[in-house]
Amino acid sequence: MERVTIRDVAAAAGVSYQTVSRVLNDKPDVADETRRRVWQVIEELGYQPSAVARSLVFKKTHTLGLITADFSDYFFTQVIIGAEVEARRSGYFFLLGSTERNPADEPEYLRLLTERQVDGILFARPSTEGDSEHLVSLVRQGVPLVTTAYYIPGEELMVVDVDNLEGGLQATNCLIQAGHRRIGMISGPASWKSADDRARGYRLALEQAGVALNESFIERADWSLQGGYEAMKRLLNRVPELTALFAQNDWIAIGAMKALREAGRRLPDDVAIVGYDDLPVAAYTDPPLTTIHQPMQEVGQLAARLLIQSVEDPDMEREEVLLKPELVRRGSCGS
Amino acid sequence: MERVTIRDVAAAAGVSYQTVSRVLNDKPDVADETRRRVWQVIEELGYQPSAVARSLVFKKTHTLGLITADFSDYFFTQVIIGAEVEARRSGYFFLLGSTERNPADEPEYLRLLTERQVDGILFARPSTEGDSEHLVSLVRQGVPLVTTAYYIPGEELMVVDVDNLEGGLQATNCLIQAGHRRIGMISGPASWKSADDRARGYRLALEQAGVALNESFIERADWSLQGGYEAMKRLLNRVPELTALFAQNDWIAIGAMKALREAGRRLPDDVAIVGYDDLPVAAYTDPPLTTIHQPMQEVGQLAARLLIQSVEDPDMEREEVLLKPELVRRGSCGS
DNA sequence: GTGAAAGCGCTAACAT
DNA sequence: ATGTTAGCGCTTTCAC
Repeated sequence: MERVTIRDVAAAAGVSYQTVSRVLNDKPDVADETRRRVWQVIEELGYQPSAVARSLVFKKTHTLGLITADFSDYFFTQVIIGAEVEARRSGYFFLLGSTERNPADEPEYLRLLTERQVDGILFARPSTEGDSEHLVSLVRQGVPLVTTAYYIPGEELMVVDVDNLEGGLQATNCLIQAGHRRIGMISGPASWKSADDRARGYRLALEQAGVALNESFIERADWSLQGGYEAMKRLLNRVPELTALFAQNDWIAIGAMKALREAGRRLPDDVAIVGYDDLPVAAYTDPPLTTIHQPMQEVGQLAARLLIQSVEDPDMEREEVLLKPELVRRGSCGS
Repeated sequence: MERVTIRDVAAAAGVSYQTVSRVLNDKPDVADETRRRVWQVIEELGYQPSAVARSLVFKKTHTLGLITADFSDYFFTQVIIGAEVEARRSGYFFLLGSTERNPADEPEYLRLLTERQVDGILFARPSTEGDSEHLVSLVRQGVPLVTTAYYIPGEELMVVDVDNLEGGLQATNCLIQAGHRRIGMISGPASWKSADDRARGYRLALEQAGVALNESFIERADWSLQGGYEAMKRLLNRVPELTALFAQNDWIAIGAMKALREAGRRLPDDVAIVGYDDLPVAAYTDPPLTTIHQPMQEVGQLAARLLIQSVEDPDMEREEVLLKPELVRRGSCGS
């Protein structure tokens, strides 16, 4: 099928193709009659302007690159949903780049995206250690870039995130207020900034409550169900006297709950739990999981908005946004 | 930052810009010495060819459109992961179009995607009733298009899916083999093809086992936890004598489990359950959920491969692929 | 082996 | 109010 071009329309309407361009772009200086005729021919021929040709002229593709590492991760899925909605509203599309299988592909991805002339890049993947050289050079080149929950030490990025310190504080406080003192924590992997921040919240809460910190109460897990399950077993083995647990995400919490059940602990009476993320399933565990809610779609939406702003106004000032998490009380925290 | 073009490279290397083009595209008829010098200048200047300009010349963008309706849906998330991996391997990118918020936007999305000259479209959203006129016209125009789990009655699409009839059969048989006869079902919404097919599997299994079908044993829910919870309450109320349940997805199953727990039923002794999808969390419910596993990433991968094939070979024959689901036995089915 | 010219589909400046 | 010309960055004839 041959593509209908602006020239075909012009020929059919008996005008020059610049006139068609004028009509298309709603420029003045076209007779009403001509305008009408041209529109009619456009309809008849089913003409669609080529975004590619336009991009070439304008040096602007209205396309943004999206880098994500883990599509299955609820947080980033929600971020992407929010970002997509905002992009759509402003006439942008996202070009999808998921480095799921091989994080080492990331520099290559960024190269391909810039080659495709994306107007900016949204970096929607978590911040871990030592993996950011390729990003730094992009930022230095002046490519508009916004990250969500991703930081580069010493580099001033535009980043939108949720306050993890605050979340860790709220989660731990909930358990303290329920009367607990022997509160364990299953943290996310070392080198994840969010895990570190949530842990700082935990420590701070204990300190404020005058509860001595006991390092043996702390375990680590990758963010998975399995990880949480195993970490809980280790924890139960080492410090069976725990009466409460702060799990740094809901999957860990649910995995831990299984380990606790298997160990014969009643929830929340023997062991109270607070999770993190407020997954939809958190309301359906037994007992329902008290957890920290994060405005994830809002993160994505704000990030996209900032990105588009900085695309359209290169002189825009750098911004950093830190949204607030919120404790959602359900049964698992005890009373 | 001014973009470095092929002319800049040519000037710096002291050759004409066609020569640079030749080097870039590895064409013959360039002296080795020239070739080397040009590459060196390319490196020095950090030149990147413009994919936009190339697209204009080749009338090919190496970009595919991706239409999805529900990013949070595990099935489609996994499909997208698989599709993305395959696209990457073949040098394609996906342009993301999520009609999450408003399904009525879909025609507009398709228009925008074709305007952007995508080479083909992957339709990764579920099939419901009466929503396909805009797609038909695309297919008729000859736009390469592959769908996952999406059908249009009377239209021959390329579709990759998992056999839902077979899945429904396996799920129900598992319960029958465990000795159950009063087996309820919570189905997905009417007008969803997958829900309908799974229900047919359920009926077929009962029939084969010589168990009379009782329509009052069947409830409907949207695919959610909440929906499953409420449907189960209705079911318990109406037919408390049920001893088993086929939930058409795992969320429904988990919601139903909550309702059953609240009603004081022990699982799986009082009521056995089989779910569908094999969500990661299915292994961590109490009891662990027996469910139907679907090769979702494979669906995406195959779909992308078919799509790219049909982009690169317009004469390719239409294909339809139906993958097999697999029962995963855990505790919830009873023995 | 290399350069000059044309054209992909479009917009923008400058005619008329 | 409409047409002509040039050019976005690239590839592809076709000369030389």
